[in-house]
Amino acid sequence: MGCDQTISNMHKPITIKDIARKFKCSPSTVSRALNNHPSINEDTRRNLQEYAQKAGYQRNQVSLNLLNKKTASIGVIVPTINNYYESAVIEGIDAVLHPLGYTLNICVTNERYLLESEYVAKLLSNRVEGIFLSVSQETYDSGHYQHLEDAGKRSVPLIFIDRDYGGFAAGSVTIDDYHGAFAAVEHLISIGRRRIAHLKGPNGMAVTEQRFRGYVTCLKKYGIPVDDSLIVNTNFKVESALEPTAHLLGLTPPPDAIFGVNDQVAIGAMKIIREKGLLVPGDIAVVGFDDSPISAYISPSLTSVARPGRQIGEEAAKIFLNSLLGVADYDKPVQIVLPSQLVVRDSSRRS
Amino acid sequence: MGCDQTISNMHKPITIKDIARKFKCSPSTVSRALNNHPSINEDTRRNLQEYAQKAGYQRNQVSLNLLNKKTASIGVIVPTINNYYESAVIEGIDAVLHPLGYTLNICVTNERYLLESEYVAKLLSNRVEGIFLSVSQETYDSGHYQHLEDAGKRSVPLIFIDRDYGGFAAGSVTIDDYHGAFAAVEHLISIGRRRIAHLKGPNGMAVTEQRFRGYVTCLKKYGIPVDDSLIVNTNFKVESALEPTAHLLGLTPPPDAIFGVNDQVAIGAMKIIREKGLLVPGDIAVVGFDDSPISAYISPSLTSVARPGRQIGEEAAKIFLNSLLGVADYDKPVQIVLPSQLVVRDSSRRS
DNA sequence: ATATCAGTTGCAAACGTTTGAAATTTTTTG
DNA sequence: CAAAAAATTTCAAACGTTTGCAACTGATAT
Repeated sequence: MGCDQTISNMHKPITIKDIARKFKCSPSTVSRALNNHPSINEDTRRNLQEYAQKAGYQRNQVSLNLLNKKTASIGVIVPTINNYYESAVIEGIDAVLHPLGYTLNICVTNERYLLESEYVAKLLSNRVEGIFLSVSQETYDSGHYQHLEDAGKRSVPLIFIDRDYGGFAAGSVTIDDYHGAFAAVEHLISIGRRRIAHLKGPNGMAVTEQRFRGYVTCLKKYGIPVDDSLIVNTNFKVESALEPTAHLLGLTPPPDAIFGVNDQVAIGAMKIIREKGLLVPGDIAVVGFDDSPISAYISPSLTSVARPGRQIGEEAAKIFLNSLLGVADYDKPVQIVLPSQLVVRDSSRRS
Repeated sequence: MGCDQTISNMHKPITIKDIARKFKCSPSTVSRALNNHPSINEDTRRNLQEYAQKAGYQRNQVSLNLLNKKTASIGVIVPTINNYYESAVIEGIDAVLHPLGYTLNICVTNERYLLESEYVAKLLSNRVEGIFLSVSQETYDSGHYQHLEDAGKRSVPLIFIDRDYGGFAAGSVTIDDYHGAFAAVEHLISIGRRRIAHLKGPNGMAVTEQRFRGYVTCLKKYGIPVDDSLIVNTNFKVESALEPTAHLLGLTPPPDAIFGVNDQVAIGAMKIIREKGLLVPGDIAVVGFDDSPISAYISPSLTSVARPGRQIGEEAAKIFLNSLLGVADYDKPVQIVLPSQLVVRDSSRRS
């Protein structure tokens, strides 16, 4: 009536020792047989391999990691994965590192700083060989770097994405947010707009501030006064653009263009503009940032600044590899800045 | 002139033995001191803890994993992460398992079957305690399950997402694609459409076929003949809808509604419809699937079938936990089907 | 018969940590 | 001051695998 077996999940995985016992030989022999070591007798090897296969033996990588003091795994900490850019970065890292046998350990912080800190500790404790860190959107003050010091001490290569920080990082890869934003605003000016609003990201973040700087600098260059009432904060999410945009449209006069910190908020803005009975780009031109795939397909199609997420991942991975080879000079971390590219679409055609 | 140190990345992490040597005590003492074991002298403990902290000691989790025969990590294999639904599933899994100390090991296959197989082996070898598998879109025939057998033998709980398979899985969580599709088509019929096209997914996939079945069954129920020329394949990506949609619009008569296998293809279809000078929903109503956040913000806003990704992840995680407790009955894997929900928006308003 | 050699196999240590039991030191008690 | 009790520390084994070296076997050459 009772079951004739211990419950299924108690099955311990079969080990090399188990096999050795079965065959009355030493674990070394089994190990060598399974690894096709030349000094093992042909018959012995075949028998052992056959049995191992049949018994479902699976090498315990954990013990090997301990023995070899390396894990062939690297940590990737990102604020979110539900997002074209972030996943492109991951894809880029993987494209370079996977062929070399590395496994990615992806950690999603959902923008929470505490989790970021926790993950760094966990990854280090798990002896990853490198950490890629796309920092959370919570403000980073000096204290926030504290938890990264261990990585520094251990000399685990630490590569920043979207933020350069020389402290103890092996390097950083960012895109030229500044010039991208500048180009976006310059484009709006070139089609005759003068009252250009900005849906800014959360204050304090690197990308936010760089894009903001591009916006401000461009306005100044063309002699357009920077109007604080045209600058409002969002949190990158589409919903966060709704209220701020409504506010902007209520101004007198309203803006004739909106530059969003990313495509999401730009799309949110366009919805509000439509609902107020205004036209894009006729009444208000809109530009986003990221060039997410969807932006080419919505109506009107969205002008946006493309950032090469995949390439960023690839470059970051290369920095990691170089740092492994000792090529990196720790006094001067590698800092790569990739160009961004304005893609003009209908949302900002000259009307 | 040469550097007075070996290159930075050669710094070996400090171990408990190092500390023991330094303090002329045994490793056991250090271990217990760091773990606040009560039998350790107050002074000893403080000294050791202080030193460990200062020296940047970090417990080697790899050795612990070996010792304890458990890793507190679980594998999650998904075809893609650049996608609202998938990342919601991951979020759901994490929401349940993170508080219990589990770490997620996210593997992205980019829809390649070979990678899926490779990742399963790697995860098992790394002794994850469970595997969540959202199968790739490549067709699964019986042979394709071969690589999962090891998981079965080892009794590592294997939970399928978006596809139920009883073989050796602990369970599966899917959504009711069939009824979701049925509701979508029924809705289109209710607003007077009769010539309803379907942008189908890749043949052979579970979600594809379930939605297709809902489409066909609903048409039949209302006495509408199923017209094969109105059924075309896509690969879930927005671009893959363009040519098929153009083809549909070239038919005489063209369809008066399009049901897309997901939001991406629905959005792609809307773009082509616009470009032909036709109106949504006036000339052609459009319905998608997934209810991705963006669908509420585009113009016209997209009617879509919502599937609770986060909840799916949560349920899957619960199955895993139950299976750990031996609650699960392996003869009859848990199969959970969550309901989907039609969300009507402008793209299918009665004209 | 003995030395040499190649072909096989086994021994033991190592990776870093924890932990029950034993051993040592210190404190308390009669 | 001796004995018992308490406090503190050490020993040794364990987790699963690999690997240099030693050891054994059988065969060949001298």
